[in-house]
Amino acid sequence: MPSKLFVSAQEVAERAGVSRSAVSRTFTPGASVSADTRRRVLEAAEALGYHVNHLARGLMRNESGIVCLIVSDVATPYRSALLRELTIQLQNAGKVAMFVNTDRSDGSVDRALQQAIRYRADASIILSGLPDKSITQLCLRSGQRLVLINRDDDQPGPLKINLDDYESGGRIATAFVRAGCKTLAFANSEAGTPSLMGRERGFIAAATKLGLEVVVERYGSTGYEAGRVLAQRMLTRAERPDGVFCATDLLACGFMDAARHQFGLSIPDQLCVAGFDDIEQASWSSFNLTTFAQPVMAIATQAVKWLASGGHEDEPEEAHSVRLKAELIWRGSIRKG
Amino acid sequence: MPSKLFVSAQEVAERAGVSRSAVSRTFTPGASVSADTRRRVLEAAEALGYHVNHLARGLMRNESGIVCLIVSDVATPYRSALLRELTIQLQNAGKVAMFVNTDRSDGSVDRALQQAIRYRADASIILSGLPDKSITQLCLRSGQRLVLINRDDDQPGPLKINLDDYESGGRIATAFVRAGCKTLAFANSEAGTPSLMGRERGFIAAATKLGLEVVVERYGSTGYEAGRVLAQRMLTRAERPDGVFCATDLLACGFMDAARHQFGLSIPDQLCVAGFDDIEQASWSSFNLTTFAQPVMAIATQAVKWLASGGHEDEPEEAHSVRLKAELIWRGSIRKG
DNA sequence: TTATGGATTGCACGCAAGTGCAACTCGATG
DNA sequence: CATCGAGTTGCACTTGCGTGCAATCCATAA
Repeated sequence: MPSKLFVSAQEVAERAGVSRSAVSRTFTPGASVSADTRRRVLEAAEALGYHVNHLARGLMRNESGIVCLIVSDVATPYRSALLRELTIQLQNAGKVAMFVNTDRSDGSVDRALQQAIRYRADASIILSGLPDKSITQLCLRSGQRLVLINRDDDQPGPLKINLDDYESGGRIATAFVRAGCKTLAFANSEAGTPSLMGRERGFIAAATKLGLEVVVERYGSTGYEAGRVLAQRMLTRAERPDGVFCATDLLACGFMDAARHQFGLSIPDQLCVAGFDDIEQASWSSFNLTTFAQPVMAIATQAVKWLASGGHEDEPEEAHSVRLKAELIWRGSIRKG
Repeated sequence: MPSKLFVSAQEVAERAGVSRSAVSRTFTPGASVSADTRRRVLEAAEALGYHVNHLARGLMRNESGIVCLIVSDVATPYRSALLRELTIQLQNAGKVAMFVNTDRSDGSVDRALQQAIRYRADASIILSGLPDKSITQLCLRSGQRLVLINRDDDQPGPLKINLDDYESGGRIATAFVRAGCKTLAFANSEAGTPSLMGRERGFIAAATKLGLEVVVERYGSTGYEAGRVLAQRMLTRAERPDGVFCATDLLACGFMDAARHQFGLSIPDQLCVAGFDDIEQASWSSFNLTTFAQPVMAIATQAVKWLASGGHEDEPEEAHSVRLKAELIWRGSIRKG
């Protein structure tokens, strides 16, 4: 029970000695108001601390200005960097970001989308998990736009933004071979998302073509600890790998730390490592990791541009899929060939 | 121009053969509806994909369920960890998080709060910057609750959550002395926020009491790069410090990397280092940093508890200030005394 | 059979905004 | 002076929902 309530347009109208319509028009760009009325309304609004109620405005216009971000693992460097860029660009586009954390059990993506519907979000951007097809349909039917980032789904309707994971895997294989690596390995998590698997398949395919086999090991999440475990498993093998592509930078950091501090290996002399994401820590001199940069800014730009343009449903389905290139950031964890 | 609109209660009512009131009551806990009516409404709602419009509900109830999070530097480990915990706990409390990024120019905190007012947020949680007193007043007058985290402001009204920064500084000074350090230093950023300055003052005061002087250097932001620069400045001094307290973990990481890789120093043998925040990287074996843990969970719990309880204005002002303890996490960057 | 009471239901109004339409003002023109 | 037209203004209705009030229903008691 708040002691006082928000200031309404009615109160402003009374203070300014005009009708409520005049207040509404003053805050509606393009509406017809005389300069004098406008000034008096603005004065009164300023004095009372009036701010248009976007809940009510959204009700009328059937457009809330809210964009829902559906995310898990927010505390992860890559995720938080993407989040940062998305929120900034959304704000610049005049939208507001609603945040739904899906760190809990599965199916929570569906519950997140229900939240988005309840608050009549103009759009939802999904960074984690995959919604059930029925919910996706409901969103689209309701006129809510959908963006899937690195989700690689085949449902028609949502905008899908993906990277060239497969090709990236290939480029790193080449780099390892140039560096003179003899035994390649791919360190992956058990998550099995399309992005991770794409890197794995591309790496294996290219290595095979170059005449090398690849040891693949999958364990746990995509974090630092999993990287350590993977290092322990891989570096105790009879035939120790000397070129390891880690599916994410966090895995790579864990892998490198274990390789150095537990196995006493020197990087890149005895072991070449590459990662993916280009998180901030990859550039730290303790890691100096050669990796692929997620085009975070481009991803956000594409998503927001599409939302702002109100991308129509009558576009061809091809227009609903964007493929961006991950730039190879060359640092010191791979020997120069 | 969406092709179709969201389903309204009216449509559900028609399909279920009842009045719109019945639909409304079905979704209002505690309202009077017969089991039969309820069932028919729920069936119709399910079939049509109906979800209560929270914008309209918020309009009626004068309680939107929205909590606005005002943040900068989201991509930073500590910030994103706090954010993660806040969103999870807010969701558990039935609230929705609105996200405003203030990475831009100053004064944007004020603009962020205006957003919060426009969307009639029930509360705002401020993690960065300080709002102007006039806006704070407007929020409170409007019945919006305010939480300041590590902001240390003296305005009455908002809930203020802070740590024992000063005492922590003191504890680390003692640890350095026990480790046999002779020349102490404090590596700070130029940000000059109360938290950072509190750690600095506490450290200096305790060291002085123990008979040691402290070299203080301030530079740049609270990030990794600033830590490197600070190391360069401090470690080239005639009297090289052998015990350095860094105001944040990121500073410490940069400091350690420069100390090892540029100056060839061994930690903790030749140099003891401590940080603050206990970011994930502090536990990585490359750093193994002794540091203070931000009680992220406790902070979020306090904030959400206060919001959920609807903390009344007639509470004594003391109840508006919470002081939490930062736990010392002992790792390997300080010699055992 | 009628009265009583509790549970259920619908009507109508209100929340805070946007907007079509008609009425109004005012200056310029005929 | 009457007419025209452009520019303002206010009325009234709309959005989707919650809720007080009065009417209704039905089962039980008198």
